[in-house]
Amino acid sequence: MAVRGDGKETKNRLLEAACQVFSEKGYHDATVAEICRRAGANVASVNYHFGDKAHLYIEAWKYAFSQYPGPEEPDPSKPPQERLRDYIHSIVRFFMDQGPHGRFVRLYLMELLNPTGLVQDLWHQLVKPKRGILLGIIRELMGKEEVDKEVIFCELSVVAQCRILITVRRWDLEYILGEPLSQDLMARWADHITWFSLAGILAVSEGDVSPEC
Amino acid sequence: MAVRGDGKETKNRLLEAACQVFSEKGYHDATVAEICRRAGANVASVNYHFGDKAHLYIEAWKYAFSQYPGPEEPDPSKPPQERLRDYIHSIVRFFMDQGPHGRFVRLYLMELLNPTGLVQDLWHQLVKPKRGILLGIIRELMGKEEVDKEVIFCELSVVAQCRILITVRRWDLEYILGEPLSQDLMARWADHITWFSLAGILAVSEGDVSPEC
Amino acid sequence: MAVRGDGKETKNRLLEAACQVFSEKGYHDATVAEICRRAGANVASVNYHFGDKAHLYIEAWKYAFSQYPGPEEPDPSKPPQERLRDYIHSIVRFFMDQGPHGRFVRLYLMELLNPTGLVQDLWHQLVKPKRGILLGIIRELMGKEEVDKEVIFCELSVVAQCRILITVRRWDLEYILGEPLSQDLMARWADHITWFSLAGILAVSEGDVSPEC
Amino acid sequence: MAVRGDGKETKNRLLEAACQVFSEKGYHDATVAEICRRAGANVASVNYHFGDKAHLYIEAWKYAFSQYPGPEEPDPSKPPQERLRDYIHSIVRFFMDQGPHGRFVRLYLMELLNPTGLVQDLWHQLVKPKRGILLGIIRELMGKEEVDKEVIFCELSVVAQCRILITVRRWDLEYILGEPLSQDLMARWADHITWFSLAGILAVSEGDVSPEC
DNA sequence: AATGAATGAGCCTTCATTCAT
DNA sequence: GATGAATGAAGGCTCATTCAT
Repeated sequence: MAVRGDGKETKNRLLEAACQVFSEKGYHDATVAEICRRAGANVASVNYHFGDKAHLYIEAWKYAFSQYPGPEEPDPSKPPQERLRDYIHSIVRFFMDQGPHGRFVRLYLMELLNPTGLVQDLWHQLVKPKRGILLGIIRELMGKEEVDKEVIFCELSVVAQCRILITVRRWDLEYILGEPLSQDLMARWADHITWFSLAGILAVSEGDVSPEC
Repeated sequence: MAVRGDGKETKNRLLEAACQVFSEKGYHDATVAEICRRAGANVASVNYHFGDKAHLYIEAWKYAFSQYPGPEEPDPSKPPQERLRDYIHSIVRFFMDQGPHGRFVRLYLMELLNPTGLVQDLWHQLVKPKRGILLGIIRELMGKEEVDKEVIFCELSVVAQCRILITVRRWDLEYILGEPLSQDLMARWADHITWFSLAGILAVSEGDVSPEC
Repeated sequence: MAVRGDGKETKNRLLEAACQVFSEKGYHDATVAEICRRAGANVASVNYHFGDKAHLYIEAWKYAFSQYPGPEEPDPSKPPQERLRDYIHSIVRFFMDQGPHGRFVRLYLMELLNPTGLVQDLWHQLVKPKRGILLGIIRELMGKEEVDKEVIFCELSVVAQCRILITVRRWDLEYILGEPLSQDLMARWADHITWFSLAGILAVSEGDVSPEC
Repeated sequence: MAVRGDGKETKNRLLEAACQVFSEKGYHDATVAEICRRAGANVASVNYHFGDKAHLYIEAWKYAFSQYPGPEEPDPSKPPQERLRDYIHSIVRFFMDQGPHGRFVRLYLMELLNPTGLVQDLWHQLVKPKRGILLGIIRELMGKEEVDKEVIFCELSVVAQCRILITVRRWDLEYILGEPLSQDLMARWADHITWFSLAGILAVSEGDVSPEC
């Protein structure tokens, strides 16, 4: 039983619980009752602190986002190849983080899978700058001044490889790979994506060469 | 009320409607009532014919699967580059198919996004043979006798690029690309993935070359 | 316990109960639970039969209205004085009817007091023709061809006297009058309103004579 | 948080806010939360200062009543016709008053429409003396020594006409009359009621004359 | 004196399921 | 073989009230 007068305590417990439950079940399947139960609070406390379920969801995002350190910017002094490598490793770690900072990641993934449209603003706040970084690296690698469709296709190819974690269930992934998802395996995977993508980007930027040749 | 045809009819109409609704809304958001309404049947008919919602879902999968022609096998006489190209185009079309055979595809996609775990068996029945095809092509391209981790990594890279359609919402995708998802755009995309991947596979198979060089 | 398979029975019981509860407590204070309890039905039955509380309310109105015989049209061959008398008696009975046909009246009164705006259409269907009758009588009494403000003021004076039943609580009314609201008392009251109003209408139609004279 | 003045202040602000909200929404639809919000006070303050919602309502009535100047007594030296006119105008103004003293009026009207039964005592305190005034005027006009049923019927006829404002929604009233409820219109209305009622009272007091003649 | 926090009872609604025909 | 009717469990939300400071 939560003791009255906790002040911010209950609100925070609700946010923590909301992150958990929303990331486990998605917005729709998550129930206010379960969140409150996990937080040791009354069902009405969600209404008191957040107004309704939707706003609790938004606040849970903000809460998780505020505590998320974010991916490190690649060092601009490095050559683009290395910056791509750093970037990919960062993303892969981003998707795999099970530690205390993974709270946000899991929410992010669930929103990706079951979009609610409630957090568009935060979403763009997060995604936009990251896009810029990757697009810059690719442009540099391709020797292009502008972002054209080829650049975007390459961006999608890179991002898609990093995001495969989402569209394959963890269990299936381990089954396919034949070993548990260790830190080391992830690092090797990130390396693979880097090499694979560098070659792909280079090939595409050289253009006009049909794959058959 | 409405005089419907013979018995089989209702059951089939329920299956058709179930495919539609489940693929549009996912298992949880789909309601038995809506399925029955679309099938022109009584709400009780689901329980009568299928026992419960879960079994209706499984039967809908089987029904859709049984009518799904499956992706065409690439012509084994072609060189692996061309077979990869055919395969990728086939997959991209697979994900975009809005035609009458798209019934199964949409169910498949929705299960991918919102896994229910109810159709694991069918899932593996479907995925395994297709995996074999792609793995074969990649092995051939890499000149490998066996399926080792490098081959699997390449498979994941290829599949991931094809599946990006799922992890990006259609609206976002059109926003990113700057044009609607036409047949032509999809074909160009498939070409891009082919070129990009061929280069990637080749680079990885040549091994030991670090990306920095 | 209501037996399953009642068919229309339950729906009718719900309508009856809804008329009762809505007329006793008004739309807002009436609860679906109580209506269902009185009807011996499950709370969900309202949703099943009517969709929601608002539609139950509307259907209850229609139900009550459909069974309401309506005030008889005054015989046009009678002189206007008699027609006014008949009309007023009819209205007073209308407001006092506690019998089986009073269902509608009570709903009507409650809507008058606590407007929900859900039954505007029915409302106008009912009120408009009745207005026409009274306005015609008054015009004839005043010897006017058109409905001008004086006619409307007289209409309001007549209607207001009939409607006093609404703005005074029954208990207060009996306290004021010093006797219970019998049929006979109501008839005497209706007679009073008739005489009072005839004189008033006549006086006003003679115009320009200030009351002081 | 907000530094408010001394203790008395909050209680008074609550009373003011309660008058507003109760008169706008009626007892049931008014919420403690809104009253407190408008008063800039905590939700708990109602229970702290008044015990519960019902007692706040009663106190709000007393508060509004205590500040209500009440309708002016008609000058006893005037003839009864003029006193009736003054009285009717006073009542009509009473019901239309939107000024600072309207606080009580609006509470009164809402209680008339949605009786809570919580303020019976105050109600009678207010109504009784006013009744005496009108009854006196009518008695004098009719030349009667006592208050008999005919006098009461006439009283009801007069009061009813004044109260029509309540039983017709403002919007409907303006629709019926064809112009907005201006001060001038109200005055003309009051004049109409006066003339209409004087004639009615006179006719009734002359008795025995059936309306047909 | 006053309040922020928390609560519990109740409301309307949804929905998969079951009953009786 | 099929269905209209009915149900119960659960969900989100509101609101007057109470607790602890």
